Amino acid sequence: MIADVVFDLPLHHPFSYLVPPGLRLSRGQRVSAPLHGRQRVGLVVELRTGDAAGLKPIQRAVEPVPILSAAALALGRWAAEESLSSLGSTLLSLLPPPPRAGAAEPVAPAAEPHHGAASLPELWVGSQREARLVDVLAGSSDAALLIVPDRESAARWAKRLDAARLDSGAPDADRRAAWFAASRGRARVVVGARSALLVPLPPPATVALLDEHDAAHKPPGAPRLHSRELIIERARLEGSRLLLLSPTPSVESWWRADSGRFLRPAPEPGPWPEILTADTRGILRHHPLTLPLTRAIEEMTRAGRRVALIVTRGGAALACNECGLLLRCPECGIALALSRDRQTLGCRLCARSEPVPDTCAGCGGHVLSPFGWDPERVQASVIKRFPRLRVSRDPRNAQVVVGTPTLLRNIPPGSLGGVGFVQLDGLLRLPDFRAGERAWQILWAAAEAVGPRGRVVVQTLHPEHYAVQAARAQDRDGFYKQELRFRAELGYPPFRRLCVVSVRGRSEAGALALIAEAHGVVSGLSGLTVYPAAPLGAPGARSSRWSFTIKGPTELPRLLAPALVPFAERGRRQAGVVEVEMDPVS
DNA sequence: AGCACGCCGACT
DNA sequence: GTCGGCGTGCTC
Repeated sequence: MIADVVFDLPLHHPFSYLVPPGLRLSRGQRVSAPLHGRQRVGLVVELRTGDAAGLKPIQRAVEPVPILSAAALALGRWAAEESLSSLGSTLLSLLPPPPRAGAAEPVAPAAEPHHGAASLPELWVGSQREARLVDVLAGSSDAALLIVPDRESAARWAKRLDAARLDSGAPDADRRAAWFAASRGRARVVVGARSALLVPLPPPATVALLDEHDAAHKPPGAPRLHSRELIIERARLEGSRLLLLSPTPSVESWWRADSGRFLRPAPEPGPWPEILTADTRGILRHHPLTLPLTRAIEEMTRAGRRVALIVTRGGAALACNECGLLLRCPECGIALALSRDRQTLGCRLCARSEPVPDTCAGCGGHVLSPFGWDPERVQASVIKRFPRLRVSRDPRNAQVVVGTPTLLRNIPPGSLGGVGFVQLDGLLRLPDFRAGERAWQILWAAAEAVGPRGRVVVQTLHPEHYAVQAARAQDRDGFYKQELRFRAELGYPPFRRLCVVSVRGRSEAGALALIAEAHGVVSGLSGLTVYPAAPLGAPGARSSRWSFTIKGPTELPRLLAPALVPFAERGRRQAGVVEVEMDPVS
């Protein structure tokens, strides 16, 4: 008997081994086998008969039973193809860590799902979404899996649901125990981050994704796929009920609901806080607080409530300080990024580059600046203005807390009296087609964090921006309608898909040659838009990192794979490393 | 002669 | 990704 085994390698083919007599193996089982002179852990993806001459034997099974079901293997294969990644690196990043050699543990075989009746995924956006999730899971005897974006959420939700944890924040032995307990139906509800997405569950199962819109569901590295996409495919294949939770869904998910592929129960509009805008034109250069924000701090702290000041670094893009006009790429619609040497403006998508203009094309103003505040400067200014308040960057024990948008993550609703955005334009100026979506999500998170009795103050040059207007009016439909129109006009997701090919070279010349070769490999394919390559980081400064973007239809990975996968696999000589990122989030 | 380094293929 | 083979060229 021959076993085909995949390893955590950037190689798209399995390795064949002799199954020694007496060792009983199944597909989906982890094994230790010799590779490159040492024993490494891999996963059996195929068992077959044939001529085993010359093959090395598998050393041992890591567990006595498969860790993945046949359905989970198929799902992993889909995920690898969808992300243009190797099956091995995808599957092995979706498993709990192996036990120490010799450690005997009671384990049960992976549950094999029946193909149930497919029901549509449900997108839950209302303010009671999390309470309802708790009710649904508590009121059912079915197995359930909750995927959360980070370890902190995993800890909180494991407690709230009295569930076992599969994420890397739990001790290895506990993770493993939870995995096999879930597989045999002993742990009914399990919580984890993305590494839990393949855990086999006895049918019928309910699967849920918390904070569906969160970019933390697609961090760098394997599996190079958003947890949302993987869990949607999982639910479809096994016929599980799928709940996607977010107050501000991704534009992709909203679009799927619009087109009837998701159910989206209409939320009842509830009480909503006051969202004020304060025009910062010419005001913010020396002091970070406008009058409305100063008042909010005074009133809220007097009432014993905390205020958060959200600061985003100015950084990348230029806008006119007089009229607020943002310099955008005329083709791509995203903010042009200021180069490190401040001489040129460049588009991160199409690589267009142009000199920094002297005057504003809108009003003729002469001050075009990226100006922004950092948390340290804001903190110092606020302390000066309010010497008797406790102003800190640490949320514990502060009356005024200064921080970045992450401050609004994982914060209980209504726990703040006020949120002030020192300069929302920092978010709107991100050189990314998702800038508007990010601003929208953060504004909404601020409104939920202050609750109906709180106040949000938005300092901006763009009070008319549709993300601001829609957040103020609690108008989800309004925001997504505008955003989808923009995405459709300029050809962004969900209407087109993007792929970024990047190169890390050892030398400048090597990187340049490699990116040119990669560009040539995909330029011949029809139906795609292949943008020119551009250096990453400071131009001229011995760039050894280059990248280019490809835009294409839904089947983009399948179009790219035949040419790009063999190239990326072999195109990693001394010249450098080729990376392919489908559906980049930033 | 002996060894350090780096290129490059191979890993079953 | 990681390892080792082997060629080149340098040093003790």
